[in-house]
Amino acid sequence: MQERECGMDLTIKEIALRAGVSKSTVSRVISGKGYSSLEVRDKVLQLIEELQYKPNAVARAMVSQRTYNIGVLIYRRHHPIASHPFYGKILDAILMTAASLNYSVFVTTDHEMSLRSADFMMEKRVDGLILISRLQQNVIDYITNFGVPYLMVNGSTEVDGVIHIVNQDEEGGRMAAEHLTDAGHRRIFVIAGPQTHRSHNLRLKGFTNYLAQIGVPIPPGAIRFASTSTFGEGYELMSSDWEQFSAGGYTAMFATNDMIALGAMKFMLEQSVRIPEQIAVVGFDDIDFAAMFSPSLTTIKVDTEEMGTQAINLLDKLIRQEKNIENPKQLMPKLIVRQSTK
Amino acid sequence: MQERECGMDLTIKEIALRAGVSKSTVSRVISGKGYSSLEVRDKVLQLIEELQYKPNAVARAMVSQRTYNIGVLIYRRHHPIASHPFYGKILDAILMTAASLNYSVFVTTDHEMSLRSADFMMEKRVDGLILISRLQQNVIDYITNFGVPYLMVNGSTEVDGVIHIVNQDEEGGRMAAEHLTDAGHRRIFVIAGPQTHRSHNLRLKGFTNYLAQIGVPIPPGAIRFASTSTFGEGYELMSSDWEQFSAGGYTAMFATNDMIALGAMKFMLEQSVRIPEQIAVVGFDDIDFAAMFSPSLTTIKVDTEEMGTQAINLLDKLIRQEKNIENPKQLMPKLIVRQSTK
DNA sequence: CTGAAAGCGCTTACAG
DNA sequence: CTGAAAGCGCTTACAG
Repeated sequence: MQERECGMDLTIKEIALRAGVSKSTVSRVISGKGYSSLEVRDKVLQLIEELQYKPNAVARAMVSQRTYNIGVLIYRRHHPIASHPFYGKILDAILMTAASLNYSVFVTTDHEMSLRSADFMMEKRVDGLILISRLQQNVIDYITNFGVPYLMVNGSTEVDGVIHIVNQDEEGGRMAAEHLTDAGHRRIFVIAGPQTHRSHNLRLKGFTNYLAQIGVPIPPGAIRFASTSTFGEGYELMSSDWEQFSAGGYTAMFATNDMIALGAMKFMLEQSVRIPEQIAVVGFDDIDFAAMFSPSLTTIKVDTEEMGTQAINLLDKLIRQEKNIENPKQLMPKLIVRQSTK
Repeated sequence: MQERECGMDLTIKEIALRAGVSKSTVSRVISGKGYSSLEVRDKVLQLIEELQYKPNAVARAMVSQRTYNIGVLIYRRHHPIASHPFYGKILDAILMTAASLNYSVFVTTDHEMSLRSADFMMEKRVDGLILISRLQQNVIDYITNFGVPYLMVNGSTEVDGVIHIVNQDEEGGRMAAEHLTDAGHRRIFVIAGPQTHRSHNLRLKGFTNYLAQIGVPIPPGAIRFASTSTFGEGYELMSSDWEQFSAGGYTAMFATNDMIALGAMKFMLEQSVRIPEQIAVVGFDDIDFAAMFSPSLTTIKVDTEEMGTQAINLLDKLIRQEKNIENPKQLMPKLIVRQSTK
């Protein structure tokens, strides 16, 4: 003997019964499609409000073949991670924009090779997918095979015919080089993140190309490669290279992301190096931490918010099968000068 | 004239047709419930593999009245945020554990008062909900009203009868006080985050209680209250209080979270204060940034991973309506000694 | 061990 | 403007 059904168990049928109309009519009132008399509409709407009826999106999805759910896959090499200082920001923007377009979003993190998360999303029949960071070709192929709309954000490689939202990393690398050389630096140490990742590769390229262009030589041993793009790696690398670095006569350093830069800085500070007086430092990304560090880090800001926003807006167009979707313009980075270079 | 249907359009009906059996049989093979001859099973399984059939979770959810989806609502006062250094970690753990139990998770961020995200989750018929951080009573009431299982993680207030996963914040405050006083500090400056939030309130309480207990007086003006728990707030507060602080003869400082501590530290470092030599600092949370800062920050570590793991495991029990679910034990924090106090 | 039938809660033509 | 009917892709008793 139920007193009264609660919102979630209530169906359109019950509303129809109470309103004295058919299910079809209730459905029409809710969707706003098709006509209905004012009288009926008011009655139905009032009942819905009163009983706290919540339409069952699962049932709706089944018939409309549209879930209004999208999946975000964040692939990281080592630890699956949503709280990442860079990717987390993109995720935030995605979440906000998705909500404004009435999409709900499944967030999944996964190791590089696994297809499990992608599989889950397929079974859940997401309307579309956003792939972030490292991507394996097999994951791309797999998803493509199912015909679900998707796009990539800051992926590790370009894939033909796939919409890819990225920063103008080469230009950013150039900006960093310009900033340091304009300040008079001629001997610059560089720590470059994994060159298998598009962004680290292009950032380094833009940086070295500019130096070459203005005729600043790069001393042998001035470029060091990090195998991961982490704080710990930056710290370790600077530590193990310390003797060589000290003897190199460097006056500045550039790292292809903030985390590496910060790690290296921490080691230098522990060796009582004064930053920027003795060594000026420039990073890349502009994670929150860059502004908080002491000294704060000069960096090349990537517009992560715009990345996330564009990702959702474009995915929505793909889902709605809009014609003439143009490839997004690469985002323009921005130099942010802070204490580490002034 | 379709060449061949792709995985997502394929239905159980098509598989049944090709295998020469009924839909029921295919369903049974997939679910593993009910008997089926080896012969039939092999044939069906092979077809599924070959055609890359993916069961439609939407249809399954409709009949089983179970979506295997859960929702995570992260409420923040100012900016909705998934990438938060503390809450993001909890989210990561939730994502990992959820995957291991075959749940997919909707992540939503929302402003404090809005019910919109909760509404969405209701319509999507999530099996359960996890509420993180600030919570308004009206949101709790609203969700309770719908009878969906839910629990809270590090909520701003206790709510009767609601499972709440929290840290032993009072004990953590005590640990911080003990650590500082054991090192001989007697004049300690304190910046306390919003006292409307349970954790900041208890951390302060544990801290001051310990001082009182061992007979260390708290000078007037030694406790300052921050209106938000951010880096910027810590920095600003220290800045505006600088004169008073400098004249106070303090040798140490405690903040009720790392962000505030770090902000205050940055200002002090800019004033050439040597940490820890002149001022020792202790924070709370152990966000990643605490270990990276220079000097690294001594803090009271909250086991965010365990929080996320417990949250999912408990929610799963609630969903499965297990009997005798016991309230989780409050998590024990841990003192992490770093450069800022040694 | 297997199949036919009903039903999950909606939407969408199609009549009226 | 409104209702009856079919159907979305599954699962679950119920017969056989």
